[in-house]
Amino acid sequence: MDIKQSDTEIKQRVFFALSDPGRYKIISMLYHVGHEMGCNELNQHVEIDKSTMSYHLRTLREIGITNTRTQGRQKYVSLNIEKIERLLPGLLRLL
Amino acid sequence: MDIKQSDTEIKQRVFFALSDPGRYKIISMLYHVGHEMGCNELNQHVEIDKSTMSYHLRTLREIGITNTRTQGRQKYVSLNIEKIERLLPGLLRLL
DNA sequence: GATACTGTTTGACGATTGTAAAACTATAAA
DNA sequence: TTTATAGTTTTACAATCGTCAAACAGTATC
Repeated sequence: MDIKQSDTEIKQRVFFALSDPGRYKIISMLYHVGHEMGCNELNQHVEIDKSTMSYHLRTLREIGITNTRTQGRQKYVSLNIEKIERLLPGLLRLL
Repeated sequence: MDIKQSDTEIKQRVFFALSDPGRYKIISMLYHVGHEMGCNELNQHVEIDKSTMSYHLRTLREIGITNTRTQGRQKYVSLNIEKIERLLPGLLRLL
């Protein structure tokens, strides 16, 4: 039940993701460490409330620029670098 | 009476500018035509209400990524490409 | 002068946003 | 089973956002 999205629409959503300080930090952090991070590990670096963090991570997931892996009661988030690079090559280097 | 802004803050504002369909079109249009455009000329390509257009152009001006020149009763808008390129090199090519 | 044109500002409106407390789900440990 | 931990969802709230009609300001033309 997905509504088809043009590349431009997705680009705009990526820019939207990067327009909030919290999300910018999350994305930047994930990119620069270069591997997945646990949510609490993220929380140590990006100090926002855990429910706010969850809210932002859901936004990023819905845009489709993060992947989530569950192991036990921990969740690990990583950037979908391929997708971002395909859509906006070179963008991540600018953060 | 300006509050000092970090590069990161300005980047986030540029991304915010690009997150709205109308502003995205304005910026993209200005970049691709490669020269300044009159507001009504812009309006022909980006069909939004004139007051909405004015609202968006003010936003872009406040972020500092456009220049405005007045001649008679016409206003001409152009992209501050140097500033954008200095802050986010290569971004404009991606639009 | 009056009129037409270009763009801004104001005001109102519904919609969306980011935040955080609280309740909740699911898993792990005791 | 009970307790602790990790993260989500719900709910509520203030703040901001994008839109448009209306009134406005400045300039050009008649």
